[in-house]
Amino acid sequence: MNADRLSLKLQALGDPTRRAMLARLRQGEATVNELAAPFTMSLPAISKHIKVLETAGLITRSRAAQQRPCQLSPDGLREVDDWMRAYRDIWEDRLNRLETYLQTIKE
Amino acid sequence: MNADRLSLKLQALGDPTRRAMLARLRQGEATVNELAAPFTMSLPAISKHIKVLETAGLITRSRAAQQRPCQLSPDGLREVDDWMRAYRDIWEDRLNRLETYLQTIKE
DNA sequence: AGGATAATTAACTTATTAGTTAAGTACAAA
DNA sequence: TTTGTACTTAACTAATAAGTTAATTATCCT
Repeated sequence: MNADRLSLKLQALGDPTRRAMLARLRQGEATVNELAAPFTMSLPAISKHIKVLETAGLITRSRAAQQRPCQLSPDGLREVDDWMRAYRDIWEDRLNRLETYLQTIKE
Repeated sequence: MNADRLSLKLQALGDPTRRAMLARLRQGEATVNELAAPFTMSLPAISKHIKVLETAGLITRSRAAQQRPCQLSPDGLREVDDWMRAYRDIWEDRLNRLETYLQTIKE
């Protein structure tokens, strides 16, 4: 509904097919057919997933003859990572507190 | 569809209302009414959002009188963070390569 | 016991998402 | 210029998600 950029990204990442595509792209750029290969679903379905990733800014596309190769957007996950930072700090804080506590009862 | 745990988490995080709830919980536990306060939507809608967060393992709940306070699940985002690590490495690799390149042309 | 407060469940509506097949576009190659 | 390859768009269906109001459950307080 409120399609802010961060929500778009997280929603895009919430689908295992799309995450598998990103994983494939970690090894380098790939055409639509290459991305489609591991899946049983139709090519239009693949095409839509790719569009979701592109709209979310997670991948970019180029053009080579009749192919439309996809590549990871280098800073595509940066926004997600930034958002997570605050929570990562919390885990670390809790871990630190736990360590301190364990140290205390040990003494 | 394939509701694996990581997808559940990312889908849950893809909603700004739910992220706002998590942000509130960073300041400490909160009751349903407290979580609902900033929003105009109905309490049942809030209740559903909370259930999504709970099912995803992002929050836990306790019981205090007739309240059902929510708290952040300490390692709730750990799985997401682990998933992101591989991609974070890619950014860093690219940044490193860029730095190396800049260094090269500078010399 | 009876009423107030906190929250959930039920039943429903509407919008969005994920998939399908069939048709269309863009380019390459013969 | 026709044929094939690579993909996208259109039109549709079915499932899921996000919200609503009304009813229900659980606990506290008098």
